[in-house]
Amino acid sequence: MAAERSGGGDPARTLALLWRDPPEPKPVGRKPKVSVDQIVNAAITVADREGLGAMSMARVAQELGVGTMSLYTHVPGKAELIDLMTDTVLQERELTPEGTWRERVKHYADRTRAVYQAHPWMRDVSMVRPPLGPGLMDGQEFLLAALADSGLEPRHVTVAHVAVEGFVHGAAASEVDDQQLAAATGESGDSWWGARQVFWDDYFDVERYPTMTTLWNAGAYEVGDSLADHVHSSFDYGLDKLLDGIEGGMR
Amino acid sequence: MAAERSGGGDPARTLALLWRDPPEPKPVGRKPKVSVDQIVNAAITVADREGLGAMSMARVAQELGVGTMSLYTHVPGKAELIDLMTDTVLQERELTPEGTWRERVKHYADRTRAVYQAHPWMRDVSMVRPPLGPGLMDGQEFLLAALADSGLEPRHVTVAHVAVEGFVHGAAASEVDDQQLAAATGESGDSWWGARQVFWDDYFDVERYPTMTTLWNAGAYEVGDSLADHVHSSFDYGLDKLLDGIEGGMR
DNA sequence: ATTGTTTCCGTATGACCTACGGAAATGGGG
DNA sequence: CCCCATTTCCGTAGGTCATACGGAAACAAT
Repeated sequence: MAAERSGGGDPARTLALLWRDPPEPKPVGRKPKVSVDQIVNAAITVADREGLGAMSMARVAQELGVGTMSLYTHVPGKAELIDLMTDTVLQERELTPEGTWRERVKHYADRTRAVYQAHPWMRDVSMVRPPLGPGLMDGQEFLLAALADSGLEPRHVTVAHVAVEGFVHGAAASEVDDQQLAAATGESGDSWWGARQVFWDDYFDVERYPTMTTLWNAGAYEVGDSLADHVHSSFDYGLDKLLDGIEGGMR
Repeated sequence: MAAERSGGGDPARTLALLWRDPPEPKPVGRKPKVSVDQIVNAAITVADREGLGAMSMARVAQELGVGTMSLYTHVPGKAELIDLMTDTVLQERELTPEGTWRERVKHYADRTRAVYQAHPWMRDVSMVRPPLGPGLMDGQEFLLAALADSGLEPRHVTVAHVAVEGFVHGAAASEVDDQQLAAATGESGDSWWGARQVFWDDYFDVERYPTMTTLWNAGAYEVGDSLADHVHSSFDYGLDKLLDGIEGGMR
Protein backbone atom coordinates (compact mmCIF):
# COMPACT_ATOMS: atom_id res chain seq x y z
CA MET A 1 0.00 0.00 0.00
CA ALA A 2 0.99 3.63 -0.26
CA ALA A 3 2.91 5.40 2.46
CA GLU A 4 0.90 6.89 5.22
CA ARG A 5 0.51 10.58 5.36
CA SER A 6 -1.68 13.41 6.49
CA GLY A 7 -5.23 13.31 5.36
CA GLY A 8 -6.99 16.31 3.98
CA GLY A 9 -8.47 17.08 7.36
CA ASP A 10 -8.64 20.49 8.95
CA PRO A 11 -5.01 21.68 9.36
CA ALA A 12 -5.89 23.88 12.31
CA ARG A 13 -7.33 20.93 14.20
CA THR A 14 -4.25 18.82 13.48
CA LEU A 15 -1.88 21.60 14.52
CA ALA A 16 -3.79 22.12 17.75
CA LEU A 17 -3.38 18.44 18.52
CA LEU A 18 0.32 18.43 17.62
CA TRP A 19 1.04 21.31 19.96
CA ARG A 20 -1.35 19.93 22.55
CA ASP A 21 -3.37 23.10 22.43
CA PRO A 22 -6.14 22.32 24.97
CA PRO A 23 -9.47 22.68 23.16
CA GLU A 24 -10.83 24.68 26.14
CA PRO A 25 -12.02 23.08 29.34
CA LYS A 26 -15.24 21.13 29.25
CA PRO A 27 -16.85 21.49 32.70
CA VAL A 28 -19.92 19.57 31.70
CA GLY A 29 -20.51 16.23 30.10
CA ARG A 30 -19.31 12.69 30.42
CA LYS A 31 -15.73 12.22 31.57
CA PRO A 32 -13.39 10.95 28.84
CA LYS A 33 -12.24 7.40 29.31
CA VAL A 34 -9.10 7.95 27.23
CA SER A 35 -6.89 10.92 26.38
CA VAL A 36 -5.10 11.85 23.19
CA ASP A 37 -1.79 10.95 24.78
CA GLN A 38 -3.03 7.51 25.74
CA ILE A 39 -4.26 6.90 22.21
CA VAL A 40 -0.99 8.04 20.65
CA ASN A 41 1.08 5.94 23.05
CA ALA A 42 -1.06 2.88 22.48
CA ALA A 43 -0.77 3.35 18.73
CA ILE A 44 3.02 3.64 19.01
CA THR A 45 3.14 0.51 21.13
CA VAL A 46 1.13 -1.45 18.59
CA ALA A 47 3.14 -0.15 15.64
CA ASP A 48 6.43 -0.88 17.39
CA ARG A 49 5.37 -4.44 18.07
CA GLU A 50 3.47 -5.35 14.93
CA GLY A 51 4.26 -2.75 12.32
CA LEU A 52 2.25 0.14 10.92
CA GLY A 53 0.17 -2.23 8.84
CA ALA A 54 -1.17 -3.85 11.98
CA MET A 55 -1.89 -0.50 13.61
CA SER A 56 -5.60 -0.38 12.89
CA MET A 57 -8.04 1.79 14.78
CA ALA A 58 -9.69 -1.37 16.09
CA ARG A 59 -6.37 -2.72 17.29
CA VAL A 60 -5.49 0.49 19.13
CA ALA A 61 -8.92 0.64 20.74
CA GLN A 62 -8.59 -2.96 21.85
CA GLU A 63 -5.21 -2.12 23.39
CA LEU A 64 -6.94 0.56 25.45
CA GLY A 65 -10.02 -1.47 26.27
CA VAL A 66 -12.44 0.92 24.58
CA GLY A 67 -14.67 0.73 21.55
CA THR A 68 -13.21 1.50 18.17
CA MET A 69 -15.35 4.51 17.52
CA SER A 70 -14.43 6.17 20.80
CA LEU A 71 -11.09 7.08 19.29
CA TYR A 72 -12.75 9.33 16.75
CA THR A 73 -13.92 11.61 19.52
CA HIS A 74 -10.34 12.54 20.31
CA VAL A 75 -8.57 12.13 16.98
CA PRO A 76 -9.96 13.10 13.56
CA GLY A 77 -8.81 9.91 11.85
CA LYS A 78 -6.02 7.50 11.23
CA ALA A 79 -3.87 9.86 9.14
CA GLU A 80 -3.82 12.46 11.89
CA LEU A 81 -3.04 9.79 14.45
CA ILE A 82 0.03 8.85 12.45
CA ASP A 83 1.08 12.51 12.37
CA LEU A 84 0.83 12.57 16.14
CA MET A 85 2.80 9.34 16.49
CA THR A 86 5.51 10.69 14.21
CA ASP A 87 6.00 13.95 15.99
CA THR A 88 5.95 12.20 19.36
CA VAL A 89 8.78 9.81 18.53
CA LEU A 90 10.80 12.62 16.91
CA GLN A 91 10.68 14.36 20.28
CA GLU A 92 12.54 11.42 21.79
CA ARG A 93 15.73 12.63 20.12
CA GLU A 94 16.69 14.99 22.94
CA LEU A 95 19.31 16.81 20.90
CA THR A 96 22.12 18.35 22.95
CA PRO A 97 24.04 21.18 21.28
CA GLU A 98 27.66 20.28 22.04
CA GLY A 99 30.85 20.12 20.00
CA THR A 100 31.76 21.32 16.55
CA TRP A 101 29.17 21.77 13.83
CA ARG A 102 30.19 18.43 12.33
CA GLU A 103 29.82 16.65 15.62
CA ARG A 104 26.38 18.14 16.02
CA VAL A 105 25.30 17.04 12.57
CA LYS A 106 26.47 13.52 13.34
CA HIS A 107 24.73 13.70 16.69
CA TYR A 108 21.56 14.64 14.85
CA ALA A 109 22.02 11.72 12.47
CA ASP A 110 22.65 9.30 15.32
CA ARG A 111 19.66 10.42 17.33
CA THR A 112 17.41 10.29 14.28
CA ARG A 113 18.70 6.85 13.45
CA ALA A 114 17.93 5.78 17.01
CA VAL A 115 14.33 6.89 16.55
CA TYR A 116 14.01 4.75 13.44
CA GLN A 117 15.61 1.82 15.23
CA ALA A 118 13.18 2.09 18.11
CA HIS A 119 10.22 2.70 15.81
CA PRO A 120 10.80 0.90 12.52
CA TRP A 121 7.40 1.94 11.20
CA MET A 122 8.91 5.39 10.67
CA ARG A 123 10.13 4.06 7.34
CA ASP A 124 6.56 4.07 6.12
CA VAL A 125 5.90 7.66 7.00
CA SER A 126 6.46 10.29 4.36
CA MET A 127 8.67 13.13 5.50
CA VAL A 128 7.96 15.50 2.63
CA ARG A 129 4.86 17.01 4.13
CA PRO A 130 5.73 16.32 7.71
CA PRO A 131 3.63 17.04 10.78
CA LEU A 132 4.64 20.54 11.84
CA GLY A 133 4.86 19.69 15.52
CA PRO A 134 7.49 20.40 18.16
CA GLY A 135 9.39 17.17 17.49
CA LEU A 136 10.01 18.03 13.87
CA MET A 137 10.60 21.73 14.39
CA ASP A 138 13.10 21.30 17.20
CA GLY A 139 15.08 18.92 15.00
CA GLN A 140 15.08 21.33 12.09
CA GLU A 141 16.25 24.15 14.27
CA PHE A 142 19.06 22.00 15.67
CA LEU A 143 20.29 20.88 12.27
CA LEU A 144 20.01 24.34 10.74
CA ALA A 145 21.93 25.84 13.66
CA ALA A 146 24.73 23.32 13.20
CA LEU A 147 24.97 24.01 9.48
CA ALA A 148 24.80 27.76 9.99
CA ASP A 149 27.75 27.50 12.39
CA SER A 150 29.78 25.85 9.67
CA GLY A 151 30.26 29.19 7.98
CA LEU A 152 28.05 28.50 4.97
CA GLU A 153 26.18 31.42 3.53
CA PRO A 154 22.50 31.55 4.56
CA ARG A 155 21.29 30.53 1.13
CA HIS A 156 23.58 27.51 1.08
CA VAL A 157 22.54 26.51 4.57
CA THR A 158 19.01 25.84 3.40
CA VAL A 159 20.23 23.85 0.42
CA ALA A 160 22.64 21.80 2.51
CA HIS A 161 19.88 21.28 5.03
CA VAL A 162 17.62 19.60 2.52
CA ALA A 163 20.46 17.39 1.31
CA VAL A 164 21.58 16.33 4.79
CA GLU A 165 18.06 15.84 6.08
CA GLY A 166 17.27 13.73 3.03
CA PHE A 167 20.37 11.66 3.51
CA VAL A 168 19.78 11.10 7.19
CA HIS A 169 16.16 10.12 6.90
CA GLY A 170 16.83 8.01 3.83
CA ALA A 171 19.71 6.24 5.51
CA ALA A 172 17.76 5.63 8.70
CA ALA A 173 14.82 4.33 6.71
CA SER A 174 16.95 1.99 4.64
CA GLU A 175 18.75 0.67 7.64
CA VAL A 176 15.58 -0.12 9.45
CA ASP A 177 13.66 -1.56 6.57
CA ASP A 178 15.32 -4.86 7.10
CA GLN A 179 14.23 -5.18 10.71
CA GLN A 180 10.74 -4.06 9.93
CA LEU A 181 10.36 -6.74 7.32
CA ALA A 182 11.79 -9.30 9.68
CA ALA A 183 9.21 -8.33 12.27
CA ALA A 184 6.33 -8.30 9.81
CA THR A 185 7.12 -11.54 8.06
CA GLY A 186 8.99 -13.40 10.75
CA GLU A 187 11.83 -13.79 8.32
CA SER A 188 15.22 -12.21 8.92
CA GLY A 189 17.17 -10.34 6.27
CA ASP A 190 19.79 -13.03 6.10
CA SER A 191 17.24 -15.76 5.60
CA TRP A 192 15.51 -13.66 2.96
CA TRP A 193 18.74 -13.52 1.00
CA GLY A 194 19.33 -17.17 1.71
CA ALA A 195 15.99 -18.11 0.20
CA ARG A 196 17.04 -16.25 -2.91
CA GLN A 197 20.11 -18.35 -3.34
CA VAL A 198 18.27 -19.68 -6.38
CA PHE A 199 18.98 -16.35 -7.98
CA TRP A 200 22.74 -16.78 -7.96
CA ASP A 201 22.42 -20.36 -9.10
CA ASP A 202 19.90 -19.92 -11.88
CA TYR A 203 19.91 -16.35 -13.10
CA PHE A 204 23.17 -14.57 -12.33
CA ASP A 205 25.15 -14.15 -15.54
CA VAL A 206 28.90 -13.65 -15.15
CA GLU A 207 29.24 -12.06 -18.58
CA ARG A 208 26.38 -9.68 -18.07
CA TYR A 209 27.69 -8.56 -14.69
CA PRO A 210 31.47 -8.41 -14.93
CA THR A 211 32.01 -5.75 -12.28
CA MET A 212 29.98 -7.57 -9.68
CA THR A 213 31.87 -10.74 -10.50
CA THR A 214 35.24 -9.01 -10.23
CA LEU A 215 34.31 -7.40 -6.93
CA TRP A 216 33.09 -10.70 -5.62
CA ASN A 217 36.32 -12.41 -6.60
CA ALA A 218 38.31 -9.58 -5.04
CA GLY A 219 36.61 -10.42 -1.76
CA ALA A 220 34.84 -7.08 -1.53
CA TYR A 221 31.70 -8.75 -0.22
CA GLU A 222 33.42 -10.92 2.33
CA VAL A 223 32.56 -8.72 5.25
CA GLY A 224 32.95 -10.36 8.59
CA ASP A 225 30.10 -8.41 10.09
CA SER A 226 26.40 -8.86 9.39
CA LEU A 227 24.42 -7.26 6.60
CA ALA A 228 22.99 -4.72 9.03
CA ASP A 229 26.46 -3.66 10.21
CA HIS A 230 27.63 -3.26 6.65
CA VAL A 231 24.72 -0.97 5.80
CA HIS A 232 25.30 0.97 9.00
CA SER A 233 28.97 1.65 8.31
CA SER A 234 28.18 2.51 4.70
CA PHE A 235 25.89 5.29 5.80
CA ASP A 236 28.41 6.55 8.31
CA TYR A 237 30.89 6.69 5.47
CA GLY A 238 28.38 8.44 3.22
CA LEU A 239 27.52 11.12 5.75
CA ASP A 240 31.21 11.68 6.40
CA LYS A 241 31.91 12.17 2.72
CA LEU A 242 28.90 14.42 2.31
CA LEU A 243 30.12 16.64 5.12
CA ASP A 244 33.64 16.58 3.68
CA GLY A 245 32.21 17.83 0.44
CA ILE A 246 30.19 20.55 2.10
CA GLU A 247 33.21 21.66 4.11
CA GLY A 248 35.48 21.58 1.09
CA GLY A 249 33.03 23.57 -1.00
CA MET A 250 33.45 26.58 1.25
CA ARG A 251 37.15 26.99 0.65
CA MET B 1 -0.38 1.98 5.15
CA ALA B 2 2.95 0.28 5.23
CA ALA B 3 5.24 0.24 2.25
CA GLU B 4 4.59 -2.45 -0.27
CA ARG B 5 7.02 -5.27 -0.52
CA SER B 6 7.47 -8.85 -1.47
CA GLY B 7 5.21 -11.33 0.14
CA GLY B 8 6.45 -14.57 1.56
CA GLY B 9 5.61 -16.41 -1.64
CA ASP B 10 7.84 -18.88 -3.39
CA PRO B 11 11.04 -17.01 -4.36
CA ALA B 12 11.71 -19.35 -7.29
CA ARG B 13 8.30 -18.57 -8.78
CA THR B 14 8.86 -14.83 -8.39
CA LEU B 15 12.34 -15.01 -9.90
CA ALA B 16 11.05 -16.99 -12.85
CA LEU B 17 8.48 -14.27 -13.46
CA LEU B 18 11.04 -11.46 -13.10
CA TRP B 19 13.34 -13.03 -15.65
CA ARG B 20 10.39 -14.06 -17.80
CA ASP B 21 11.39 -17.68 -17.58
CA PRO B 22 8.65 -19.36 -19.66
CA PRO B 23 6.91 -21.92 -17.42
CA GLU B 24 7.08 -24.53 -20.23
CA PRO B 25 4.69 -24.60 -23.18
CA LYS B 26 1.10 -25.57 -22.59
CA PRO B 27 -0.16 -27.26 -25.78
CA VAL B 28 -3.54 -28.11 -24.31
CA GLY B 29 -6.14 -26.19 -22.43
CA ARG B 30 -7.96 -22.94 -22.68
CA LYS B 31 -6.06 -20.08 -24.28
CA PRO B 32 -5.07 -17.32 -21.85
CA LYS B 33 -7.01 -14.12 -22.28
CA VAL B 34 -4.23 -12.06 -20.71
CA SER B 35 -0.46 -12.38 -20.32
CA VAL B 36 1.84 -11.46 -17.47
CA ASP B 37 3.15 -8.52 -19.47
CA GLN B 38 -0.34 -7.20 -20.04
CA ILE B 39 -1.13 -7.45 -16.36
CA VAL B 40 2.09 -5.70 -15.35
CA ASN B 41 1.59 -2.92 -17.87
CA ALA B 42 -2.02 -2.41 -16.86
CA ALA B 43 -0.99 -2.25 -13.23
CA ILE B 44 1.69 0.33 -14.03
CA THR B 45 -0.84 2.38 -15.99
CA VAL B 46 -3.27 2.38 -13.11
CA ALA B 47 -0.59 3.19 -10.53
CA ASP B 48 0.80 6.01 -12.68
CA ARG B 49 -2.62 7.56 -13.01
CA GLU B 50 -4.14 6.97 -9.60
CA GLY B 51 -1.34 5.98 -7.25
CA LEU B 52 -0.34 2.67 -5.76
CA GLY B 53 -3.19 2.86 -3.29
CA ALA B 54 -5.68 2.74 -6.14
CA MET B 55 -3.90 -0.15 -7.81
CA SER B 56 -6.16 -2.92 -6.59
CA MET B 57 -6.41 -6.30 -8.23
CA ALA B 58 -10.00 -5.51 -9.14
CA ARG B 59 -8.97 -2.21 -10.73
CA VAL B 60 -6.27 -3.85 -12.82
CA ALA B 61 -8.64 -6.59 -13.94
CA GLN B 62 -11.22 -4.00 -14.89
CA GLU B 63 -8.58 -2.18 -16.94
CA LEU B 64 -8.01 -5.39 -18.88
CA GLY B 65 -11.65 -6.36 -19.15
CA VAL B 66 -11.27 -9.62 -17.25
CA GLY B 67 -12.48 -10.90 -13.90
CA THR B 68 -10.48 -10.11 -10.82
CA MET B 69 -9.60 -13.69 -10.04
CA SER B 70 -8.22 -14.34 -13.49
CA LEU B 71 -5.12 -12.39 -12.52
CA TYR B 72 -4.22 -14.96 -9.91
CA THR B 73 -3.69 -17.54 -12.60
CA HIS B 74 -0.74 -15.56 -13.93
CA VAL B 75 0.58 -13.78 -10.88
CA PRO B 76 0.84 -15.24 -7.37
CA GLY B 77 -0.51 -12.14 -5.63
CA LYS B 78 -0.39 -8.41 -5.28
CA ALA B 79 3.06 -8.26 -3.65
CA GLU B 80 4.66 -10.15 -6.51
CA LEU B 81 2.86 -7.96 -9.02
CA ILE B 82 4.44 -4.92 -7.41
CA ASP B 83 7.84 -6.59 -7.67
CA LEU B 84 7.23 -7.08 -11.37
CA MET B 85 6.09 -3.49 -11.82
CA THR B 86 9.18 -2.22 -10.01
CA ASP B 87 11.68 -4.16 -12.03
CA THR B 88 9.90 -3.25 -15.24
CA VAL B 89 10.12 0.49 -14.68
CA LEU B 90 13.73 0.22 -13.52
CA GLN B 91 14.48 -1.27 -16.93
CA GLU B 92 13.32 1.98 -18.51
CA ARG B 93 16.53 3.66 -17.38
CA GLU B 94 18.53 2.58 -20.42
CA LEU B 95 21.88 3.43 -18.90
CA THR B 96 24.57 4.33 -21.41
CA PRO B 97 28.17 4.01 -20.20
CA GLU B 98 29.76 7.23 -21.41
CA GLY B 99 32.04 9.83 -19.85
CA THR B 100 34.00 9.95 -16.63
CA TRP B 101 32.99 7.91 -13.60
CA ARG B 102 31.41 11.00 -12.07
CA GLU B 103 29.38 11.69 -15.18
CA ARG B 104 28.19 8.12 -15.17
CA VAL B 105 27.14 8.30 -11.54
CA LYS B 106 25.19 11.47 -12.26
CA HIS B 107 23.71 9.84 -15.33
CA TYR B 108 22.57 6.97 -13.12
CA ALA B 109 21.05 9.43 -10.66
CA ASP B 110 19.28 11.33 -13.44
CA ARG B 111 17.84 8.23 -15.07
CA THR B 112 16.70 6.86 -11.73
CA ARG B 113 15.12 10.16 -10.88
CA ALA B 114 13.33 10.08 -14.23
CA VAL B 115 11.84 6.69 -13.34
CA TYR B 116 10.48 8.09 -10.10
CA GLN B 117 9.12 11.11 -11.93
CA ALA B 118 7.33 8.95 -14.45
CA HIS B 119 6.15 6.50 -11.80
CA PRO B 120 5.64 8.34 -8.54
CA TRP B 121 4.35 5.23 -6.82
CA MET B 122 7.97 4.06 -6.70
CA ARG B 123 8.26 6.06 -3.50
CA ASP B 124 6.07 3.51 -1.80
CA VAL B 125 8.19 0.57 -2.79
CA SER B 126 10.87 -0.60 -0.40
CA MET B 127 14.28 -0.90 -2.02
CA VAL B 128 15.99 -2.81 0.76
CA ARG B 129 14.86 -6.23 -0.33
CA PRO B 130 14.39 -5.37 -3.95
CA PRO B 131 13.13 -7.61 -6.70
CA LEU B 132 16.23 -9.29 -8.10
CA GLY B 133 15.25 -8.81 -11.72
CA PRO B 134 17.14 -7.51 -14.74
CA GLY B 135 16.10 -3.91 -14.16
CA LEU B 136 17.65 -3.77 -10.72
CA MET B 137 20.69 -5.86 -11.54
CA ASP B 138 21.63 -3.89 -14.64
CA GLY B 139 21.47 -0.70 -12.60
CA GLN B 140 23.67 -2.11 -9.85
CA GLU B 141 26.21 -3.27 -12.36
CA PHE B 142 26.28 0.15 -14.01
CA LEU B 143 26.74 2.03 -10.76
CA LEU B 144 29.33 -0.40 -9.41
CA ALA B 145 31.27 -0.17 -12.66
CA ALA B 146 31.32 3.63 -12.45
CA LEU B 147 32.51 3.59 -8.84
CA ALA B 148 35.10 0.91 -9.56
CA ASP B 149 36.51 3.11 -12.32
CA SER B 150 37.00 5.92 -9.83
CA GLY B 151 40.02 4.16 -8.44
CA LEU B 152 38.48 3.19 -5.12
CA GLU B 153 39.62 -0.07 -3.59
CA PRO B 154 37.17 -2.94 -4.08
CA ARG B 155 36.09 -2.93 -0.47
CA HIS B 156 35.37 0.80 -0.57
CA VAL B 157 33.46 0.44 -3.81
CA THR B 158 30.79 -1.64 -2.11
CA VAL B 159 30.56 0.79 0.78
CA ALA B 160 30.32 3.81 -1.51
CA HIS B 161 27.76 1.94 -3.58
CA VAL B 162 25.36 1.56 -0.66
CA ALA B 163 25.77 5.23 0.25
CA VAL B 164 25.24 6.54 -3.28
CA GLU B 165 22.39 4.17 -4.02
CA GLY B 166 20.73 5.19 -0.79
CA PHE B 167 21.15 8.85 -1.55
CA VAL B 168 19.85 8.55 -5.10
CA HIS B 169 16.77 6.53 -4.23
CA GLY B 170 16.10 8.65 -1.18
CA ALA B 171 16.42 11.86 -3.15
CA ALA B 172 14.25 10.60 -5.98
CA ALA B 173 11.63 9.42 -3.53
CA SER B 174 11.58 12.71 -1.64
CA GLU B 175 11.36 14.71 -4.78
CA VAL B 176 8.45 12.75 -6.08
CA ASP B 177 6.52 12.47 -2.88
CA ASP B 178 5.13 15.90 -3.42
CA GLN B 179 3.66 15.10 -6.80
CA GLN B 180 2.28 11.82 -5.64
CA LEU B 181 0.46 13.50 -2.82
CA ALA B 182 -0.80 16.15 -5.15
CA ALA B 183 -2.18 13.47 -7.44
CA ALA B 184 -3.71 11.45 -4.64
CA THR B 185 -5.30 14.32 -2.75
CA GLY B 186 -5.80 16.84 -5.51
CA GLU B 187 -3.81 19.30 -3.44
CA SER B 188 -0.48 20.69 -4.61
CA GLY B 189 2.51 21.08 -2.36
CA ASP B 190 2.26 24.83 -2.41
CA SER B 191 -1.38 24.83 -1.43
CA TRP B 192 -0.61 22.32 1.29
CA TRP B 193 1.88 24.71 2.77
CA GLY B 194 -0.52 27.55 2.24
CA ALA B 195 -3.21 25.79 4.24
CA ARG B 196 -0.71 25.48 7.07
CA GLN B 197 -0.18 29.23 7.22
CA VAL B 198 -1.95 28.91 10.56
CA PHE B 199 1.21 27.31 11.83
CA TRP B 200 3.35 30.36 11.32
CA ASP B 201 0.67 32.60 12.75
CA ASP B 202 -0.27 30.60 15.81
CA TYR B 203 2.54 28.27 16.76
CA PHE B 204 5.90 29.46 15.44
CA ASP B 205 7.96 30.82 18.29
CA VAL B 206 10.73 33.25 17.35
CA GLU B 207 12.64 32.65 20.59
CA ARG B 208 12.44 28.89 20.33
CA TYR B 209 13.64 28.92 16.72
CA PRO B 210 16.27 31.66 16.43
CA THR B 211 18.22 30.11 13.55
CA MET B 212 15.15 29.68 11.40
CA THR B 213 14.16 33.23 12.15
CA THR B 214 17.61 34.55 11.28
CA LEU B 215 17.72 32.59 8.05
CA TRP B 216 14.28 33.81 7.14
CA ASN B 217 15.28 37.42 7.77
CA ALA B 218 18.46 36.91 5.76
CA GLY B 219 16.25 36.01 2.81
CA ALA B 220 17.52 32.44 2.61
CA TYR B 221 14.04 31.17 1.88
CA GLU B 222 13.21 33.71 -0.76
CA VAL B 223 13.81 31.40 -3.64
CA GLY B 224 12.38 32.56 -6.90
CA ASP B 225 11.72 29.06 -8.12
CA SER B 226 9.08 26.68 -6.85
CA LEU B 227 9.40 24.31 -3.94
CA ALA B 228 9.98 21.41 -6.30
CA ASP B 229 12.87 23.19 -8.04
CA HIS B 230 14.44 24.02 -4.72
CA VAL B 231 14.35 20.40 -3.62
CA HIS B 232 15.71 19.32 -6.97
CA SER B 233 18.72 21.62 -6.86
CA SER B 234 19.35 20.70 -3.23
CA PHE B 235 19.75 17.07 -4.16
CA ASP B 236 21.98 17.93 -7.09
CA TYR B 237 24.11 19.86 -4.65
CA GLY B 238 24.08 16.97 -2.19
CA LEU B 239 25.15 14.37 -4.73
CA ASP B 240 27.89 16.67 -5.95
CA LYS B 241 29.24 17.11 -2.45
CA LEU B 242 28.99 13.40 -1.75
CA LEU B 243 31.05 12.64 -4.85
CA ASP B 244 33.50 15.39 -3.93
CA GLY B 245 33.96 13.70 -0.59
CA ILE B 246 34.42 10.28 -2.11
CA GLU B 247 36.93 11.63 -4.59
CA GLY B 248 38.78 13.58 -1.93
CA GLY B 249 38.96 10.57 0.36
CA MET B 250 41.15 8.74 -2.14
CA ARG B 251 43.94 11.26 -2.04
C1' DA C 1 -35.52 15.13 38.51
C1' DT C 2 -34.82 17.50 34.34
C1' DT C 3 -31.98 19.35 30.78
C1' DG C 4 -27.96 20.37 28.04
C1' DT C 5 -23.56 18.69 26.87
C1' DT C 6 -20.17 15.48 25.98
C1' DT C 7 -18.34 10.96 25.40
C1' DC C 8 -18.95 6.15 24.29
C1' DC C 9 -19.79 2.58 20.98
C1' DG C 10 -23.02 -0.99 18.14
C1' DT C 11 -24.28 -1.21 13.64
C1' DA C 12 -23.72 -0.65 8.92
C1' DT C 13 -21.41 0.55 4.47
C1' DG C 14 -18.20 0.05 1.19
C1' DA C 15 -13.56 -1.11 -0.09
C1' DC C 16 -9.96 -4.40 -0.22
C1' DC C 17 -7.32 -9.27 -0.95
C1' DT C 18 -7.80 -13.81 -1.99
C1' DA C 19 -9.43 -19.08 -1.04
C1' DC C 20 -12.50 -22.06 -3.15
C1' DG C 21 -14.67 -24.50 -6.62
C1' DG C 22 -17.25 -24.87 -10.60
C1' DA C 23 -18.00 -23.23 -15.52
C1' DA C 24 -16.03 -22.56 -19.91
C1' DA C 25 -12.71 -23.11 -23.56
C1' DT C 26 -9.24 -25.89 -26.01
C1' DG C 27 -7.05 -29.56 -28.59
C1' DG C 28 -6.01 -34.54 -29.05
C1' DG C 29 -7.58 -39.43 -29.27
C1' DG C 30 -11.19 -42.50 -30.30
C1' DC D 1 -17.91 -35.97 -34.24
C1' DC D 2 -17.63 -36.85 -29.25
C1' DC D 3 -15.15 -37.30 -25.06
C1' DC D 4 -12.16 -35.78 -21.75
C1' DA D 5 -7.91 -34.19 -19.60
C1' DT D 6 -6.05 -29.82 -19.07
C1' DT D 7 -5.99 -25.11 -18.41
C1' DT D 8 -7.96 -20.70 -17.77
C1' DC D 9 -11.74 -17.84 -16.29
C1' DC D 10 -14.42 -15.85 -12.70
C1' DG D 11 -18.75 -15.64 -9.20
C1' DT D 12 -19.19 -16.12 -4.54
C1' DA D 13 -17.93 -15.63 -0.07
C1' DG D 14 -15.09 -14.75 4.12
C1' DG D 15 -11.99 -11.92 6.31
C1' DT D 16 -9.96 -7.35 7.05
C1' DC D 17 -10.18 -2.31 7.41
C1' DA D 18 -11.77 2.93 7.97
C1' DT D 19 -15.31 5.45 9.30
C1' DA D 20 -20.44 7.72 8.98
C1' DC D 21 -24.45 7.62 11.76
C1' DG D 22 -27.22 7.86 15.63
C1' DG D 23 -28.61 6.58 19.92
C1' DA D 24 -27.26 5.28 24.81
C1' DA D 25 -24.81 6.61 28.78
C1' DA D 26 -22.46 9.72 31.98
C1' DC D 27 -22.01 14.09 34.06
C1' DA D 28 -22.84 19.16 35.84
C1' DA D 29 -25.86 22.70 36.63
C1' DT D 30 -30.45 23.85 37.57
